[in-house]
Amino acid sequence: MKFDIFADLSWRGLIHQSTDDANLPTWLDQPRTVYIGFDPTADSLHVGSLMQLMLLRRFQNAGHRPIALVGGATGMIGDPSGKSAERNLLTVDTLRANVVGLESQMRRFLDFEAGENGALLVNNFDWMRKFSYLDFLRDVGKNFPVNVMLAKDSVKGRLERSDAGLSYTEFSYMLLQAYDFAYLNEMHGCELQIGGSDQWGNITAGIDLARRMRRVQLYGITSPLLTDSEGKKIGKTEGGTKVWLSSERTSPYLFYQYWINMPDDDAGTCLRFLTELPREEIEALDQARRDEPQRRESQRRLAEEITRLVHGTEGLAAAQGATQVFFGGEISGLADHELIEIFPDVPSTTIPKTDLGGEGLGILDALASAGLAKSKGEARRSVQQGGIYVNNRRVTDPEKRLTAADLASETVIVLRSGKKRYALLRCLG
RNA sequence: GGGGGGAUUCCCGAGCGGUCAAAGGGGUCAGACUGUAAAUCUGAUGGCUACGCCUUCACAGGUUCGAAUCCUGUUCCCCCCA
Repeated sequence: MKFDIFADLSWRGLIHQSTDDANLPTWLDQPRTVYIGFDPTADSLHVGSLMQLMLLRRFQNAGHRPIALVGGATGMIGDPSGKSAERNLLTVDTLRANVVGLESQMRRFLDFEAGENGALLVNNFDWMRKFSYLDFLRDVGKNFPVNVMLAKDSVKGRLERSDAGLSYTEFSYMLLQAYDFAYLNEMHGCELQIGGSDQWGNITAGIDLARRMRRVQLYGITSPLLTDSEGKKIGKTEGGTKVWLSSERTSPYLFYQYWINMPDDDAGTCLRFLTELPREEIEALDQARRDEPQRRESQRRLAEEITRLVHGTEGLAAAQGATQVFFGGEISGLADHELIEIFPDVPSTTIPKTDLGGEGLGILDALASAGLAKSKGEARRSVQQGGIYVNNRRVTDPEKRLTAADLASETVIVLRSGKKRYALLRCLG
């Protein structure tokens, strides 16, 4: 195989630890089968999973066969790694629905039809459900020395805390994940498991188990956690809401904006971890970021690459189109459908058309009913402080009344509070 | 079981009979600056039919012209002793 994936991952900084630094590069000269597990805690993946998805994609592009494992069974238990407290268990129905949601998103990243190295999607519920408790204890549990289990960071950390316990259920989690690896090795010849750095214990548990059960040598690689320059996990907006991959939960526009707003210090890491741009280009961007940070070339490329991958060319185009309007000048002379396409995730409120007749609708009432202000008092303050815009034109008079003259299109008035918060007012009837 | 302390507006935390919609900080929102950044600075931050009115200081009563502040009971929290 011509492409040295190990070297590529190394310079990108994607390798935190591996079970065999010396031999893995040559071992990967042959096509291998590699797996990463995903937790079905929601019906969509979020930005936090991007790095893992990209890792699988990178391996596939390098000629290896990726397996995405959805943890329908393990999700029922809950991984204690990195969790400070016992997890709430998800119901079977929720899990099933979540698994379906994740599958469709995986297809954006992996090619399932590629023949030899076509991606595989598996759900560990399919094989775990058949196990009886006794069988599991005899076949799998027997291979786990408790003293080794106790030494794992995930377990040790929890036992040392006086305020959070660890149930037998969660304690058993690593057996399940370990068995997954052994099972995938048996059924699909999978030999390499990748995970975040917090997965090291679970991965090595799988390697040990496979050695005992099947006398084979498997490998593991962990990636660093994707954190920002302050050490917080990447994937949440300033407001603390997660950035999801599904357009229902996070619109392409907001998704695109999330990357556009990435701080300089984190842009380089994200480019390396989350895009497939070649080394020369990323290094050129590093340089550009130092020389002309105000151009934000890195953020633009980052947003472009990731948005295109997650939402497709159309999604990217929509996001960029919306960006132009959002950060452009006055809004007028547009058609209804254009506005509504541009502002897909902007909340819209419908008011009767008659409100605009006569004296018109008070701006304060409009803001409050559109949800841009919690109360009319708050709306008044915003106006007085110069933070309110109608069709992107500042309004300073709290007594202003909206009339038909303020329509940006046939039926829509665009309200804005501050720099970025928009709301549409649709006047129908 | 005995003793003590506490519950204040989004959060922390002052206030201990009127001058209290309640200090200060955090957060949040807005403005300026800027790179749709960071930092910084400024203003705002219970509601309303808005120079006035209404509802807030755990809950329910009471004392008083007047209570977040005093009294009684209830609930919850914390600490100390057993």
